[in-house]
Amino acid sequence: CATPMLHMSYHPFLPPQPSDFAIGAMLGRRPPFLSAVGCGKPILEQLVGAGESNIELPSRGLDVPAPSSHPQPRGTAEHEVEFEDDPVVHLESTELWGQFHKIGTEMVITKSGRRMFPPFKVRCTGFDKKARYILLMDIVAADNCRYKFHNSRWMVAGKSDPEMPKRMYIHPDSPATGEQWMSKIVNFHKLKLTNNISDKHGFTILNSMHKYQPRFHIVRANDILKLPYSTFKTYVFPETEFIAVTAYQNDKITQLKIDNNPFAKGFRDTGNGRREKRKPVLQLKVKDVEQKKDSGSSDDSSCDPANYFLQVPTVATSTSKDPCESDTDSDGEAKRLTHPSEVKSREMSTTSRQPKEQPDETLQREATNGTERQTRAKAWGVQKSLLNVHNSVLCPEHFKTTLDDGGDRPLTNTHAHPYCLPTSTFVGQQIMSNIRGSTRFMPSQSHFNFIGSVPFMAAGVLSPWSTNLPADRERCSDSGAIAASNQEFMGQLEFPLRFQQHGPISQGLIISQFFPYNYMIAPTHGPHIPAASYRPRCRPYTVPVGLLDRGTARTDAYHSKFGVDVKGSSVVTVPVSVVVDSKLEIGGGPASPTSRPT
DNA sequence: TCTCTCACTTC
DNA sequence: TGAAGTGAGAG
Repeated sequence: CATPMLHMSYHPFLPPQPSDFAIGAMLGRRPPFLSAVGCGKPILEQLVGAGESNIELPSRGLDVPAPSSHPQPRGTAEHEVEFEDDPVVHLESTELWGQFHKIGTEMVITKSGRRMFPPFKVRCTGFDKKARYILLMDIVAADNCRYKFHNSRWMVAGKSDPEMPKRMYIHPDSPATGEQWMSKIVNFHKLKLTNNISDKHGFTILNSMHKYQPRFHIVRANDILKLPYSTFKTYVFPETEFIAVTAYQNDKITQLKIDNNPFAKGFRDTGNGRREKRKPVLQLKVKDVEQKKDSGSSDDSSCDPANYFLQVPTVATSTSKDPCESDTDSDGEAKRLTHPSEVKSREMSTTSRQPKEQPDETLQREATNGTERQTRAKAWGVQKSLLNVHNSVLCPEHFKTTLDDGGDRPLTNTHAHPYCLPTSTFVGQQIMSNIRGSTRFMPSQSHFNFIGSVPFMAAGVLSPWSTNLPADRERCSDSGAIAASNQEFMGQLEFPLRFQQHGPISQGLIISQFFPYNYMIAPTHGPHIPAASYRPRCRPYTVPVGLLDRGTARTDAYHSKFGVDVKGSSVVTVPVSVVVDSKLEIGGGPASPTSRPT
């Protein structure tokens, strides 16, 4: 495997430290695109600082050290859980990813959610066989630009729109032992992308015409509740970068998808030239569509965008069989995509397709153009600038990548780094002292049999950040509507959690106000699923900035290093959520396809 | 640029 | 059999 990767290790609560970063790559030939992206050297230079680390910085385009020689992170905080192993991650379907990356990968985002293609799949080695791990994936903005496809190439079209809520997808088999993870290909094909800011399914929300970078995280933990204080190891594969679109812009990408995605087989060449044009579709009248909308349930929320953070993503409690139930590579689709021979055998045929002619537009666009964007801007309002501060803390690095589209105007790509709330060690320890007093998260159950949001720490009792704990607690406990299953769950946790019945369905499980993610439970296929969803009334992720100022030395040092000044701001809001997919076993082994209820 | 339905596909 | 995943094409 010749997959390059940027490998980072850090604590989710603390800014990354020089010792947290290592760069590695699999042995073997370096794909051409690696040279183009520069192996992340600028990242290291900026994060580590020239001459401030013993980490050897690879030169641009040079082979990076083999996994066996990865500089290992040194623990700098006593509470950190250090890896005793040396996980190595291989990206699967690298050839396919490479083909897409050369052209400039586009991922369609829809209101109802679309899967990624190629699917993000990795193979892990180097785990401690007995230890348990949680594997996660998220997608972060690659830079702060908005793009447009102009003259058959992607060009910067202005500043990025307000950032969407960050959500992290937990692999549904998590937690599982190292042995189990290493025995299979870890497939994230069930992760869905959407542009619906009100999405309740837990899909990853992205901005159209923005560039994104998927990331893979390994956490050595036997309980998802331990995520907040666990060390993350993050792997970035630059070739998986893509631009989110609502409709394909580059016909080459369209064709590549048609040629490789089994679900798009119907659009493939029949053999005698291109597939015949479809008969025109009879569109429903607008009136009919509207009537349909009114009668059925909508994914849209009636929530005021300004209260966006109050929303808990939900998910349909569909008990239908998911053809892609297994997130391992056991399904046919994944197998096909895994075989390089088949991928190789498919030639991209683009000769019959001409690039769309794009109307000439001004390069720069206001970020607030259009109703939707205005709404988003409004929704994020105050948070925007603070988020930018946050991102600048975490993403000070820039390195350029050029999409080989023949263009003379390369894209500028900023690879985002993990969002790490600049919080103190104290927070994590307080969290844990409470969690440790609890019983198992979900004992003796192969699936979550509760669906709801858990305002983990939202009551504020654990929070050194919150200055209005009684008020927060009150807000979180005034619903009075607590499902029996959730009561049971709370009892097991012995944790100050409060639930509020919310709607018909839910996937939502908000965990932390301070840990920068929501946890969301995907639909379970097992029995005993309460047809209700819950959401906290607490406003998650609100962190008084004053606390940043009294953060740890690490935080201060980090701010100092990159010249980030968060003083003067009142609140830092970091909306991130985690999707826990179905058939998740907490405290048990990974759910296997055969073990799921039928 | 986005949303919707359609025909076609996989499983 | 039918749910769910595809891009096309119209609006």
